[in-house]
Amino acid sequence: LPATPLVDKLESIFSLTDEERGAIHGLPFEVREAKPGEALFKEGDQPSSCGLVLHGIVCRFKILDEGRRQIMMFHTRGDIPNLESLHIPVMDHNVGALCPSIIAFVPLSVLRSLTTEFPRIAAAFWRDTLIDAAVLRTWLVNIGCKSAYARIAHLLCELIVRARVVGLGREGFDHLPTQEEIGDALGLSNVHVNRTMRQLREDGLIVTQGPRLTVLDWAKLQAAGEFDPGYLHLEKAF
Amino acid sequence: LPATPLVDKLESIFSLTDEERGAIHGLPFEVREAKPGEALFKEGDQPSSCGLVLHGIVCRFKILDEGRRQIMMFHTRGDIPNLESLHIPVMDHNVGALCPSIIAFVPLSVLRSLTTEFPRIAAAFWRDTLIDAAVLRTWLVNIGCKSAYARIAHLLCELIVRARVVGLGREGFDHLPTQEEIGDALGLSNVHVNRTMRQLREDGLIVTQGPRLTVLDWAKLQAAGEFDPGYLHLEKAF
DNA sequence: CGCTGGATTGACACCATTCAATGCCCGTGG
DNA sequence: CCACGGGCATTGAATGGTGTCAATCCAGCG
Repeated sequence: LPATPLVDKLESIFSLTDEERGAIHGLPFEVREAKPGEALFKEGDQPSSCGLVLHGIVCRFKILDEGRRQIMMFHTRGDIPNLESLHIPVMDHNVGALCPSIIAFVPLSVLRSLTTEFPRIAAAFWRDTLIDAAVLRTWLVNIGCKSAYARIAHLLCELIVRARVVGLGREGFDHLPTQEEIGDALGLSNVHVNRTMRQLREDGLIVTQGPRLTVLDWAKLQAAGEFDPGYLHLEKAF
Repeated sequence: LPATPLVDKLESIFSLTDEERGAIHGLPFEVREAKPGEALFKEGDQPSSCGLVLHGIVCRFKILDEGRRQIMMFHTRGDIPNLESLHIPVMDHNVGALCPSIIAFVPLSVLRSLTTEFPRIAAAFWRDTLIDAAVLRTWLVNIGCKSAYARIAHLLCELIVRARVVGLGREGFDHLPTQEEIGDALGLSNVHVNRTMRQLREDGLIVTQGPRLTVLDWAKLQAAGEFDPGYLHLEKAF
């Protein structure tokens, strides 16, 4: 069933009643595949649906006049990148796939009736957007105050913890964004990302093999990034 | 009545019914004055109330190990900085006053019943937190991709537009944060903020007299900061 | 009147960017 | 099967935007 990742995510916060679970599984999904680089929503769009990520990696980003790109968040299985469209009609940024991904689209109207009929689901959605904001604040601290070394370490920590939460690997990550994408997320040049990741490898914190990342020393990586998972507001420890 | 700024803010989005307006004005506020630098909520706190800014300027920030501070948002009249506490029990950042400010505190429990009883108010609150997130994304772009000159121009534009919205001045701003605070918000040193603001003055974009800011050339300032007010999702143009 | 916090300015160091070239892996087509 | 091409990773050298340190200035205020 397409809605399973969403149900899993909600169940990680509170137990759904049979009625709630049934309502979610009954949502009319239109499942689509997205190619790398493909845009799901563009700045200025007035979406008529929300996209639920079933597989792959999707990100939100803006493009500036001079062509510079800022990635503002990565989304994986179970996330609804444009959930905000429920209350904000026009997109102020872009949403795109980074690798081949599968997305399930649900009409806004249907999602709206779901939230009015099931207040606990509405609350969970609201909470989810609040956690997105908490992540944004943390990214702001990351970019605003930390060295390249710490920024990258922090991002890697976040990616790994969030992958753990949805059950994709424990001490690693299989879909590491490219170094250029990491740079665009952290306000660094791809060149400097490369140099700094080499440093992380030489220091024995991580190993990389293409898009596969393995953490060798979690404690050191966490310390290097001043990573405290509190901002993710997880129910269980990961 | 203490709730007036909140009612004004909501009325700028949609028309309140008499019942809704009455319910808001009937909220049990505890009004308190906050001195500059005073903390309203601290990281790790589990607030039992939300703070509504009646007067002054309040900001959210985090402090890193090495003592560096990142300011993540400025709040003025009508804002509820920790509205997220409705659904996220523990604070992941600090909230503090920058200048002498007046805050009205409302118990979380009361605010929760207000939202369950009046779904349109709940929706407006949710929407408000979503706009906060949009502002955060814009700050991320600002810090991640732009020069010091553009960053400062952008921040000044935002401060002025938001001041206009709540009816505090049109082409200026009376409570400009200190250069150190601006630096902490933009990921710049106070020294460099100073140099860059001098440049803005020499270019004829702004004038400053202490905490008073006057814009001389709005078009140029907006262009310099690549400022597009769309992300504020205002109902009317400002 | 001296104190204090903020604004201002100069000199110097450095982290990160830019530009450019090279290497590597892999899918595609001849 | 091999040659080619494209995307990504890697590396070097030179430039420059910002940070750091430190001194000075200024206005408000007790």
